[in-house]
Amino acid sequence: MIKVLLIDDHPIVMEGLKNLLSRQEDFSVAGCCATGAEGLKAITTLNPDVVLLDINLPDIKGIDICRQVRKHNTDVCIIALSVHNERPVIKNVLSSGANGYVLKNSVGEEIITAINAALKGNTYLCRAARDIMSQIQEGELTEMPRITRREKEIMALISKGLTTAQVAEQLFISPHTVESHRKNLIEKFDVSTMTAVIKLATQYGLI
Amino acid sequence: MIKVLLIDDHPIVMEGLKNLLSRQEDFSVAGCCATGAEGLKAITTLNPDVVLLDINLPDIKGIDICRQVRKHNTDVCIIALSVHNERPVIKNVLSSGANGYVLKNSVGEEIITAINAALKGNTYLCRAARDIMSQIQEGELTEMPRITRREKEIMALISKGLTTAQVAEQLFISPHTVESHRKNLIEKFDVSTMTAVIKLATQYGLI
DNA sequence: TTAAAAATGGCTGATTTCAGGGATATCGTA
DNA sequence: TACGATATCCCTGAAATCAGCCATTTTTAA
Repeated sequence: MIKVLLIDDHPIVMEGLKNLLSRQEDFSVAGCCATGAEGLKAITTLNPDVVLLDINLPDIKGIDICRQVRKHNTDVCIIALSVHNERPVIKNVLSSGANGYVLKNSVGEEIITAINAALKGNTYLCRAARDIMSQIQEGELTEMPRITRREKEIMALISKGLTTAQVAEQLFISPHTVESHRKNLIEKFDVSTMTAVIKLATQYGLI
Repeated sequence: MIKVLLIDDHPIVMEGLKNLLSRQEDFSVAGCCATGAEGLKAITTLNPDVVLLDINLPDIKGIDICRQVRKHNTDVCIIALSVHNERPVIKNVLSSGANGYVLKNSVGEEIITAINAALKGNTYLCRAARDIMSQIQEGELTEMPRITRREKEIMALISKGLTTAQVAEQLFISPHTVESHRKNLIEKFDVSTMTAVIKLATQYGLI
C-alpha cells in the first residue's frame, strides 16, 4: 500500500484528490495538509511514499518546500501540482527536487500516471507541461533568474508605482543603488524595460 | 430537486464539486462544462437552477459569462468560484450579475451556503471575500477600471518590453496614439507609472 | 437618433529611465 | 580564510516617459 500525503490549501481540490486516490487499489491517503509548514512536518512524521504538493501555498513557496525536503529526504516522491504553465516555473520546480509536474487542468489520470512514474524513478510531466517544455525556446531566453531579497523589495516598490528616487528615499539608500538594482533586474530577466520585469515577476509570483 | 450546472476547467476541482453536491440531499448535478462556451450553451439547454462558475476559464472571462447570461436569463443563480481575492475583481464579478462569490480556498460548506442564500434571493460572499470587501479602503481607490480592447492590446505589448515607438509600429498607428492610450491607462488605474499599471493588470488577469 | 465612450492623432517640456562603464563593503559558506 | 554572491555607491549621455493640454472620427450604448 502506497502512502500518499496531500498538501493543498483548496478544500475542494483536496476533496477531488481524495476521491481520485480512493478509486485506486494500491494508494492510501496518509494525510492532508493545507499549508507548507504543516506539510513539512507531516512528511517527517508520517513518512509518506508520495507527496502531492500544490506549488502555490499561502505560507511557503513550493520551490522552497521541495528544497527543504530534499535536504534530508531523498526517497519521497514529490509530484508538483500547479496552475502555472510557464516554462521557467516548471523548470525551477523540477530542479528543486520534484519528481513530476502536473497542471491542475489535467485529468485525474495524469496524477496517477505521474505517481507511478515517479515511484519507478522517472520524472513525469503532464501532457500540457511536456508540450511547453519541448517547445524550442529561442536561445533559452526566459529562464527564471535567481532574485535576491533586496531586488524583490525594489521590484515590489517599483511595481507600486514609485520612481527610483522614491524607492531610494523609502529604503534609505542612494538613488544610484536603486538604479543598479534596476539594471541588474533588467539584465537578469533578459528584457529591456522595467515594465517587462514587473510583468514577469508578477506572473512568476515573485511579488 | 435543485439542478446545478458545474463550469470549471480543472477536472480535479470538478471531482471535488461533484462529490460535495452528491452528499447533499436536494441537489443534483445537471451537467459539467470545462469551458465558458460549453457553459453558456448548457445554461440555455439544461436550464439549471444554479451555476457554479469558475471565474478563470481558458476561453471566456467569468465577468463576460455573467453578463451574457444576464442578458436573457435573470432567474438562474450564479455562484462565482475564484482564486482571486482582490477587492476590485470581486466587486466586478458581483456587479456583472453573480449571486455569490466563493474563494477556492474556502471549505465546501461555504459553497452550499452560498447556493442556498442565492436561491433565497440573497448574495453570499465567503468569509474571506466578506472580510476583504468590508475593509474600509482609503477613498475607494483601487477599483478595477473598464479597459477597452485596444488598451488591453497596448498593455500586452508594453508588458512584453516594447517601447511606445515599437508598439506604434506593430499596431500601425501613430506613437502619439500609443502615448494617449498610455496616459488613459495610467489615469484609469489611478497610478503614476506604467509599471504600476502592468502589475495591476497582470494581477487582475487582464493581460 | 442622439449622446457618450473609444480610438485615433497631435504638441511641448520637464523628468526619468536605460545602457555603459566603474568601485567598494559586507556576508555567508566552503 | 578566501571566495562568491550580494548590496552598496558613482558618472554620463541618449532615449523614453509623463503631464498638461486639445481635436477628429468612429463605435457603442441609451
